[in-house]
Amino acid sequence: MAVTLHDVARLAGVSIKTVSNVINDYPHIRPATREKVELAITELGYTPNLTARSLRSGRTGAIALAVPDLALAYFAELAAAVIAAAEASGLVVLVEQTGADPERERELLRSPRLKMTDGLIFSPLGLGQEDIAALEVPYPLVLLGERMFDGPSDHVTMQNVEAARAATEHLIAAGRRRIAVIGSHEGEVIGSAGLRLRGYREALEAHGIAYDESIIGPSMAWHRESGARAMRELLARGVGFDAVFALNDTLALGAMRALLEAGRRVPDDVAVIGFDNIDEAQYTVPSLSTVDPGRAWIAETAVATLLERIAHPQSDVPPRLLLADFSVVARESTHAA
Amino acid sequence: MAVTLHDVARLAGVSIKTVSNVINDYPHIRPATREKVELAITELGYTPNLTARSLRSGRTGAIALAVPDLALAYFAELAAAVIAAAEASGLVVLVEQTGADPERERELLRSPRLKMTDGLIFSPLGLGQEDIAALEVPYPLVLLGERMFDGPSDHVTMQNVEAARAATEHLIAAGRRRIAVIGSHEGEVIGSAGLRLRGYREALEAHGIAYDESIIGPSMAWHRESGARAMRELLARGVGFDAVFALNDTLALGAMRALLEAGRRVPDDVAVIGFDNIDEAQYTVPSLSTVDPGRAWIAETAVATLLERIAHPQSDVPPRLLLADFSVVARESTHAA
DNA sequence: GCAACACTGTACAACGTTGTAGCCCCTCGG
DNA sequence: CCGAGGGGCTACAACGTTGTACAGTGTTGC
Repeated sequence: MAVTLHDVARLAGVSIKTVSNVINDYPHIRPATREKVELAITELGYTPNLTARSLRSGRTGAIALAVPDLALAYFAELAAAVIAAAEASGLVVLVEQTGADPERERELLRSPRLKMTDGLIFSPLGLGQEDIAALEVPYPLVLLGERMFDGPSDHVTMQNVEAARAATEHLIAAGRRRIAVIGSHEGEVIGSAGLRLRGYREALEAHGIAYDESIIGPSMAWHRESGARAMRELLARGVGFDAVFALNDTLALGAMRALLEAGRRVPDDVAVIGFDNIDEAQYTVPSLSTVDPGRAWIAETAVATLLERIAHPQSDVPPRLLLADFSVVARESTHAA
Repeated sequence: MAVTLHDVARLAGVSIKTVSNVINDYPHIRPATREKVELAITELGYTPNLTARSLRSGRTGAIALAVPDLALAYFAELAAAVIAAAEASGLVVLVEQTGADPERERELLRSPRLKMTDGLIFSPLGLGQEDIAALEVPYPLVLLGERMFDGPSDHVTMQNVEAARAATEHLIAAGRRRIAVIGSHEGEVIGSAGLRLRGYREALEAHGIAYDESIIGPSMAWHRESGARAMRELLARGVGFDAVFALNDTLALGAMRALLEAGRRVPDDVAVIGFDNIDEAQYTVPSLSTVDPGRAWIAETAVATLLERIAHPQSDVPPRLLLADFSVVARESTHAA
């Protein structure tokens, strides 16, 4: 079963190094020899043992991708894009789920399981500024999705503040003034929730609209279900609002559902905008306005950046912050009434 | 940077094998020695090189999962479940996307990249009965999601025919007689589309309803977009129908969208049922009736079965067919008018 | 007091591959 | 005719780990 270079070499009547050379396209081999070897390879059905090759070369040809949960549409689509980009570079991707648990995220960074990969693309949810030390890891690391300052690693991220501000301004431009928020994390500053809320507040401020805590709907989880729940709580408070900025699309879909159940029309009574531009946002009824944070670009850039760090491990290029372009995608859920 | 057993052994003043023994919990080590070694390990920050361990032991601790596309909700949720199940067994998962391209699926099976894993969980879309020979691979393989007969590998699958039949009967029980189909693959017999269509026809037959090709809407792709397109085509034909069986949930969501655009009410004018029970089915408006094919059980069983084959490679247990229980999930989209 | 036996540790080989050094032979310039 | 140079190939070591064989040291049983 396990056909090795030795077997091929014996059959072809050459040394194993010659077989290795044929496989690796070493130029100085006589055509006759090459043919002999290739014949033996196909006859035995030899395929190289990648584990041995990795041990010898120090490279595995695999990268790890750690996301909170693949069942979340945003991360599923991100993972799909990363895997596709990696495959284009001849890499395979090992996917880990952290469940957005800070403890598991820290553990992951130290995990020896990463020894099987050449580097890590990591989309943390629970880590904060205080975990920067944990990011000092002895392998190439590219962070996604949250902005951390002065971290030791490259960072490919969306412009959370600016994009959230643009989303909010899109609602303001549509004539809305009482803009509720769904999905805030109280006290958070540098996470996606904190940054997007900041963009929201900047937009309000720029247009002279007072920030009103009573229409901020907190929700730690960013599931459809929690979006619906947060919206029901908001409705139960009896406070008025004519628009909703959901901090991601999934929350927005849940919130829309709760609004419709409560008899509020979207967008007539309440305009809704999300964040992420996941595929399904364009197929809901009404279709969901959102911000496209540049996911495809993020995936490609993350893989390219990681590859560069893998290729030049000792390079003293300082950590880079790479920002994706974003765009507001206007759909039915924010159409003028 | 690269701390090895040698470094630890030198610092602790023992042989490398002793260090190895400490790490692998070999029982006969004096407490004093163990302590010395553990001290050296933490001082140097040693972590084992999994590549070397794999080469030596022949086991990698990784499995591969191949799905058509992670951006498809069903496969994202399946992958999430497989990764979680694998993690519970101490395995990591390498995810590949085949794009449902038969050529790439065949290629994947022969790919040396799988040499980095102990086995493969494979959810093929494009492969047919004629590809059975390609499934004779020299590593443990568990197939998901399609029923193939007399294949050489274990197969964990949903009861496509029976579940589709139950879905159709659910519509019939709600008083519907003109039941359209969205997502058929013409001429297909053993793929998910073919099997589900067969279940549909069996249900019709059992209730004395004639099969009418004019309300069968083909669609190779199973995206929301293609579901909407197929539904629009069906509507354009001008044929009457009072229900739709979409061959998966994503198609159903797209079809619902197209129905609503066309002014047909769901479920009043047209009842809709899907297949898969993806998370979002319960959050759409109206919420989508569907069939839960037992995804969680499939993921756990696939991992457990693969692990068993990995543990006993030469076992002559014949290929097994493991069938998940299914259930019809009745929601608003099929409520009695 | 001596064999038998567990306990504790070591040395060496091996997993399958690739890098390095070097050998042989041929060609070519001088 | 000889040395230099390079094409074509081989032998060997090494990547970091674990299995096997074995060598000491006590300890036990008789």
